[in-house]
Amino acid sequence: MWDNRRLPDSELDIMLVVWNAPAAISAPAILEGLERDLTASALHSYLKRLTDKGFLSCTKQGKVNTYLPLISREAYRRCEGETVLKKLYNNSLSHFAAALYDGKKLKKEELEELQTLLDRLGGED
Amino acid sequence: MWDNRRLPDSELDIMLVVWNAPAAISAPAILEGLERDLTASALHSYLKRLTDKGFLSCTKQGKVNTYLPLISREAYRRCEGETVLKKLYNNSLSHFAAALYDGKKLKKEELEELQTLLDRLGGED
DNA sequence: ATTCATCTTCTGCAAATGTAGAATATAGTC
DNA sequence: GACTATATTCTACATTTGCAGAAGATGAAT
Repeated sequence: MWDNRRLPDSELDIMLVVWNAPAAISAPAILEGLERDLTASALHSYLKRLTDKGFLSCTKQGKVNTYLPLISREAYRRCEGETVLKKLYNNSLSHFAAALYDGKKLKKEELEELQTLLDRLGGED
Repeated sequence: MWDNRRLPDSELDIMLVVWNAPAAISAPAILEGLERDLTASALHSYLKRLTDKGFLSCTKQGKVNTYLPLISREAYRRCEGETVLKKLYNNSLSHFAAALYDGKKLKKEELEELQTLLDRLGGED
């Protein structure tokens, strides 16, 4: 059951690779995609935990397992983002933005994108 | 040593209460400030872990301990925010904002604050 | 069919986290 | 000083996370 749970780092790293793959991805391919290096057996422990938690489905094709995400990257992102925003920033996006960027300047593309977004979000009322 | 580490939930909840206090706060007061309810002994375990990790200092006044944060709320916030942004949102604030708010509308105060912030951040070049 | 190279599963363990009970210390009260 | 109420410390334990070795399974090559 997907109970909005924050994944531990090792498992999140794996999900990031799986989400990045255009299709079902094999365990060895995941291993390649990871920045950190793990033994295959460690990887498989994490993969098992992820399937147990309902984050991945596993299908065996001959000797290799292939994995697909059951939780979408977007769903997870949103959930995590909301949690951080709520716990630490009192649900205020501007508070969040200010904390991160105050003092520094944003790159102008970032700035433009944000402006566009702002216009879009607030525009039609 | 403060190694930019993400606190576990139980410890973060305590830090939130401590950060909220205007001055050094006693263990019983922390207990009151917490949403969840814990036994006093559980609280003390967490407090001990937090002082071991260097997040809190503890001073005993008679029979009660009082605690002060050694890591500022802002520092922790920024660090956490950056981590989430980097891991999940490719370091893009607008991406983050879009994920959280797309579809919904922002409250107009939020919108105004953001606009103000944007102007301030981008204004002077 | 045997061997080889892999991939996977099983098993196990250390550290971190979530939590509580029992024992101890301490300030205040009689 | 003895008693009480409460705060703190010590100890303990289950669960989760991080990780790896050994053993088993399987497709490919011979």
